Order: sequence, then C-alpha cells, then structure tokens
Amino acid sequence: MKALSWAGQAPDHSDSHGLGAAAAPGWEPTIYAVAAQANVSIATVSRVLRGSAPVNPETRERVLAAVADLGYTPSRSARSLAEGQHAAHGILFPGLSGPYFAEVVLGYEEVAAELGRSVLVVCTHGRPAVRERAMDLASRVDGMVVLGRAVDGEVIAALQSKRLPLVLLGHDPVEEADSINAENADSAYALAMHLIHDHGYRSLAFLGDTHGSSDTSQRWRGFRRALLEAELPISEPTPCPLNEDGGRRAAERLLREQPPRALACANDEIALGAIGAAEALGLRVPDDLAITGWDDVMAARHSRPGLTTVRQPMRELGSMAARWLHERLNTNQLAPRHAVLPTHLVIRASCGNHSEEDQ
Amino acid sequence: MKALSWAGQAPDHSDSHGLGAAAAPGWEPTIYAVAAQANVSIATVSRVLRGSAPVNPETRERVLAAVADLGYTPSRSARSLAEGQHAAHGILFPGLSGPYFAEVVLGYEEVAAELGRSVLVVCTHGRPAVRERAMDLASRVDGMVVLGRAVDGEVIAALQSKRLPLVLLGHDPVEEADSINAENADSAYALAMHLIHDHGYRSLAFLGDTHGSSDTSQRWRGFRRALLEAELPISEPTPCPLNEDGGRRAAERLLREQPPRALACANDEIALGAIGAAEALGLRVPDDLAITGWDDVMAARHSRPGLTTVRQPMRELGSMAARWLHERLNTNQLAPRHAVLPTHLVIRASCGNHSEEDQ
DNA sequence: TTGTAAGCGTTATCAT
DNA sequence: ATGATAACGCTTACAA
Repeated sequence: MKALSWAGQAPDHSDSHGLGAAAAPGWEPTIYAVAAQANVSIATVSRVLRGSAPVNPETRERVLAAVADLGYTPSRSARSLAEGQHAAHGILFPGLSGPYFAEVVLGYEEVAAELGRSVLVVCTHGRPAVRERAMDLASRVDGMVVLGRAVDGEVIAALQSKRLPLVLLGHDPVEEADSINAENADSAYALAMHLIHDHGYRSLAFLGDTHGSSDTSQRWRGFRRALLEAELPISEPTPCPLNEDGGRRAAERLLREQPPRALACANDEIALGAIGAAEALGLRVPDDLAITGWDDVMAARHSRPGLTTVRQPMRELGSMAARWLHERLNTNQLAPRHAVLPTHLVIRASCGNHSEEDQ
Repeated sequence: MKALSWAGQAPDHSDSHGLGAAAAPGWEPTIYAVAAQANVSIATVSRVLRGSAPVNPETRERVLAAVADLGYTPSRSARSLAEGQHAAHGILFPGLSGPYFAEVVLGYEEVAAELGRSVLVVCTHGRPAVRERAMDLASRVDGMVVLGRAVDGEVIAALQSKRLPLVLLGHDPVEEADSINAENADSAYALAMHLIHDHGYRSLAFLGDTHGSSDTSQRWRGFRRALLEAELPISEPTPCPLNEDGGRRAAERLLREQPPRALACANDEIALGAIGAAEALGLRVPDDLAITGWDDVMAARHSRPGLTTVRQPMRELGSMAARWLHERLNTNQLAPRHAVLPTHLVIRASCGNHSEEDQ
C-alpha cells in the first residue's frame, strides 16, 4: 500500500536507504524521503512541519526523527510555488551609500525577520536596466518597499499593474500605495527660523537637488516658507549630488559667486563637504558662514564645528515600512495609509554661536 | 488538437480571453496564457524567453507580442523549482550597523546584480533562532557569504553539510569554503610601530574584543608583535563592543585605572567614543593620550583631532565575495581560495603631532 | 488521524 | 522548428 498508487504521480523517491544525513552527496532529501523513513504519507510530513492539522503525537515523533536524521529542509521554491507566495519582501533603494541606507535596511530586516519574511535588496542608481531589475525583484517577493526616487513613476505604475503591494518610503504618495515619510517641511521651516531669528542671518541659501528627491524638495519648501515670511530674498536652490564631494564642489561654486551668510544643505554629507569648501576659501564656520545639514549622521557630532542638523528616525522608518507591508499583505481591502514620522532639530556649533541661551 | 491530451497534465489554462493586460484582477498570466494567445506550445514560449533553442523569427515575434500584451512575467518559484536553482545569493551578517556593513553589501549587490543574481540579507546579532534563520536563508539561495562572526562554527558546519557553497568574509578560513579578509596583522603592526618609533610612546593599550571577531584578534596579534619586538610591556586587550558607546565606557574604565600613552582601538567608532571619554576625563588627544581607530569611516576624517586609522577596501571585499561565490557556483571542483586584500594606514592628528616629516 | 492525488508554473527531454 | 509531456517538491482539498 505504498508503492501502490505511485503511478506517474510521485517521482522515484523509493531510495529509502537508511544512510541518514550522510546520504548521497549533492542529493537533498525530499519530503518523500522523510515520509518513507517515517512510514507515513508526504501529507502527514507536511502537516507535522507546517502544523496545519492535528497529527498523532507518536506519528509526529517519528516524522520529526526522520526529519532530523535526514537533515531535511523543505525546498523553498516548491513551497512558494504551491502556496503561491514567497514569504519575502523586496526593498528597492537608490544609491544612497550613507548611514541612512544602512539604518533603514536594518530596521526593516529586523521586523521582517520577526515576521518570518526574507528581505531582498536591490540598488538602482547608476545601474542599467532598472526597470528589468525592479520587475525581477517583483517576481521574487510578495510586496516591496521603494525608497526615495529609486525608480521613476512609470516603474512604480508597472509594479502596481502587477498588483504588487507597495510601500513608499521618502516618496510622494501615490494612489493605492502606502507611504511613509519623515517630517520635512516643518523642521526645515524651524531650522530656517532658527537661523533667521536666533542668529539674525538675512542671507540664506539652500544646497541640494530638489528635483532628485521628494525629501529634499519638501525641505526646500519649508525653508522657503520661512524666507518668505521673513521677507528675505530667495535664491533658487543650488543642485548638488547627495554626497560629500558633491557638496564640496557645489559650495565652492556658490561661495565664489555670491556667498550667503548661512547655507542649509540637503543632508549631512553635503554639509560636511561644504564646510571643507568654505574653509578652503578662508571662510570660518560659523563666524563667516553658518552651515547646517540633515540626518545627524555620526560624523555630524564629531566634526568640528559640530554640525547643526535634523535627526530622522531612520530605523523606525524601516521597521514601520516592514510592518505596514506585512499588514497590507495579510489584510484585504486595506485602504492606503500615509504616515509622517517626527524629526528633531539638533543644534550644534556650525550654525552660529550659542552662548547661554542654548536653543 | 489542443484540448486533446490535456488529461490531468495541464491545468485549465483554456482561459484565453483576448483581454490582454487588463485581464482578471489578481490573476497573473502564465506561460499557458501566452502560448494560447500566440498559438504555440508552452515549450516554444519557454524557448523564446530563455533563448535556449532556435525559434522561427515569425513565431518568436508572435510570442513576444503575446508576452508584451499580457504583461507576462515568468513565475520565479516555478522556474527555480524546475531549474533546481534560485539565482540568488545570501548574505549573513552580524549586527554591524556602521558604514562597514553598508559598503560591503553595496559592493556585493552591485556585482550580484550584474551577474543576474538577487541578494537576500539576514542579520543575526541580538536575534533569537539564529540557526533557523540561517537555514531558512540557505533554502532560498544557491550559496551565501558569511560576514565575520555572524554565526558560529556549528551553523557553518550545518550549512556546509547541506552542501551550500560558502564564502567567508572577515572570518578565519574553514575547510572547503572560500575566505576573503582585509589585511589586519601587518597593518596593525605598522600602526603600532608608528606609535612606538615615530612618536616614541612606551605604554600602549588595545581596545576591542579579540574573541568576538577574527579581524579584531588579528589586529591585536599584529599590535602585540610590535610590542614584543620593542620589548614593551603588554597588557591584555580591553574587551569592548564595536560601537561608540562601548568605546566610551571601556575607555573610561581603562583610563581611570592605568591610562596608557597610546590607545589603539579595534574600529573607528570605538576610537571616537574613547576620544570622548578621554576629553571628559580632562585628557588632551593626542598630547596626553594618542588614539587610533580602524576602518576610516566618514567621521574619522571630520573629527577633531582627525582620527589616525586604517582604511579597508570595504566595497571590494563585497564585490570580490560576490564574484567568488558566483564562480564557485558555476565551476565544479573549484579548490577553496583565500584572499587577503591590502589595507592602508591613514595618519591623522589623533596619534600625535607630525611636524614636517608627515609620513 | 491519515492517505490519495490534483494542482502550482516552469524547464527540459523526447518525439515529430 | 515545434509540440507533447514528464519531472521539479511541495500544499491542500477530498476521501477513507
């Protein structure tokens, strides 16, 4: 009653040699091998392993013993195929090599792991065939989170047309997708107000590419609003790559042409580069030029002068994205949600001198 | 001649409605839908898509048109099941949240993507069920790279008993696995020699847990060798977590008990923490106490004093690991390889004053 | 409680 | 050049 109905159904898994774990090299034990060794059907093995239905304790023991003996691990692809899901999340991010990336991924992976989901990571910037990579990723996961401008609107639409659940991180909301952002505009406004009122600067500039990132453009918007309210002159933001060298170059140009009294940068790396450029031009920071960043990376608190910046809850952004994606995957008819996580202004020395009235 | 022999073999894929991409929501087109629409067999569709055999140009066009029209993407799990491979690599890393992690992963992902392989990332430190997570990862990839002490020897052995190709990064070589390391001992020796001979320090200490990481223990070995040769007193390394706070605490304790003249730290974050602790205790760096780090993170060149450290080719470590794993996966009988990538001493101000003879 | 067998969507081997 | 069909290894109704 075992080799009875195996007609064309099961492959020739009749190799139930009692060799245990040290079976044939390169041969991975299948559920059939376990079933044979435990003298049960493959259905029972599956039930024991998945806990999907009650199994007689003794039978269970036998199965478990066989599993351990053979060192059996179910084939993930077979499971995925049968279940119709991957138990995996994708995370599509741009080239951000800084601490921002690492923290977000770490926060993400931590939660995903708790939820029993694997995490596939794909980077897009400076790579060819972005669309193909995104679609390939899509075919390996149950849903994904897109960071910033990792891909353009068309690809996002393509992903959505595949009915792939999406969570956008640091990206403007899109129909039918969740989105999570760190608060930008208000903190940028507060930062600018600090420069304008607490320090009395009347000439401020902004360094960062407002077209390259929604975060940056929101920061610019908040910054600009403060300038407007204070009736100060507004000059267009100076575009600039989100890294130290980009900051250095852009600042050099800007400072040679029409140096402002204060320079707000789209992130800390740009700001650190700008400080270098300023000092190279003989300007003292903050006495001749105030400089601020964004992110509060490790270098921000170790640089001299300490960098005034805005701290974002990077880890939380990641963990929340994981949680939301999971919920979307396991709830139907969930309306799109949008969250804005609070940020925190960190005043240090680079924006000017604070005697007693610290903050 | 189509519904003829479909007895129990193919599922009811006869839904060849000409609705194109806007088919039933939640329904993913299969290879059968494409075949039906293009009026060919699924085998031909597969051949066109995989390029595995010559196909008549006209037929090919029809198939491609159907694919585009339906927005068909092959099911990754079905492919993996049929091919017996995942086209994916795993990367198992400890909790390292610093720049080291990000850079290595970035270098890895870049190469893996070029090779058409996905990357799954799993973090182990501070997490329960490490072994299970590692084995789960193993079931989703064709091979993996293990960073540092992400998992212990037993798990590595378990992975190997599954005949999973492994590349070790920053881990002592293990039988039958490739391993890649950044050079440690010699640079640590050179660093110590610089402190001893160029600066004349006679009392040196080491901060870092030599049991927690093979990198750290190699650095300690090189450092110790220099002390031995110079016939200087050797005190055991002070164990310490690989982060800023760990460095601060450990340094505080050490400096209160028996402050050395120079303190070599296992990485930059520890060093930065130690500088903070020293200054809090009223010691000037480098005048009263010299401090060095390892890694050359961004903060190292922005801190004041600039941090003397050792630069590792983090990106290359990652990309080389990806390449090696890929080669191992696609070559049989490849003997285990071991590489040591060169590092570079970066002298800044934290180790002491350099007047003219600047390195 | 346990077994049987029908999918899951590919790839690849045969025929034709 | 193309078609039919047997794996691939699992999950899960449906039976017993």
